[in-house]
Amino acid sequence: MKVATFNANSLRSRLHIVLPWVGANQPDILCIQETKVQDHEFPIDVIAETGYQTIFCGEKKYNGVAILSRCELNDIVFGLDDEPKDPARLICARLESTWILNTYIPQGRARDSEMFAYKLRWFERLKIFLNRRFTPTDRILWMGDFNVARDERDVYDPKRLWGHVCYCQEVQDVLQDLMDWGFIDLFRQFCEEPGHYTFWDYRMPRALQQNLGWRLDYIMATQSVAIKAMACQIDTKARAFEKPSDHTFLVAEFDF
DNA sequence: ATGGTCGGCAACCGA
Repeated sequence: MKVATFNANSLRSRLHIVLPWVGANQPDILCIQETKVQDHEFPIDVIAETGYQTIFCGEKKYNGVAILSRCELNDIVFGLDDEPKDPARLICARLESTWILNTYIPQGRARDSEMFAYKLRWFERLKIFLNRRFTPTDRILWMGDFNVARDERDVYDPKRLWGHVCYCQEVQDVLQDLMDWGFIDLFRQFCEEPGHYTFWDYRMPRALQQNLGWRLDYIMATQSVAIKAMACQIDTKARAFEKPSDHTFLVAEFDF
């Protein structure tokens, strides 16, 4: 079993990346965030040609999540509970006995903004979502763009960037609270080193070449799945495109 | 803490 996550920043404008990548890497599951496409315009057909079926939940201009799968997905849920207005940040589905949870967590804009309060609340409501459906002994893979750097190893300049909406105490605390529920950060299980990133801001010239990045994307696993993990890696090669996304693929492999 | 540059989509918003 191989799973991956990728923030596309518009799926339709990154099909030249996504389609060859799934063809070459053959993941069982690919979770995508920021599809930026309404459901009636979703490119189902070109994806189906690669042998993948897709579930998706999008809206105009912003957000949007999708899961590509080679096997049948069941028990599909779109969005957090009690928020029919904003469903395009979460998809959850079951693949046999394993739950796949794909989230695009709010970025937060500025720490004194309403969007930052919304971000913190979003994590709390995700915990309610989990408690309603699951227990920590269930097999769950929670992945996506979390917009949180967990510690100083996860940003290129920890001193200068401390206080950013993606790298401050409040967001680290709410993510840690969810991890305490029962999730293991698979990338960190295999790599303790600083400087391994999944996002390089393309407003910053040559950010990738200088490795001025952030680790904002995660594959989290409950214990029963984490013990089956054989590898978790960031595919930095996938950034070598003429029109890259500013995120890259994060991949995990399991012996089931 | 910012700026920068993208994508969507037609004037800015969000990242």
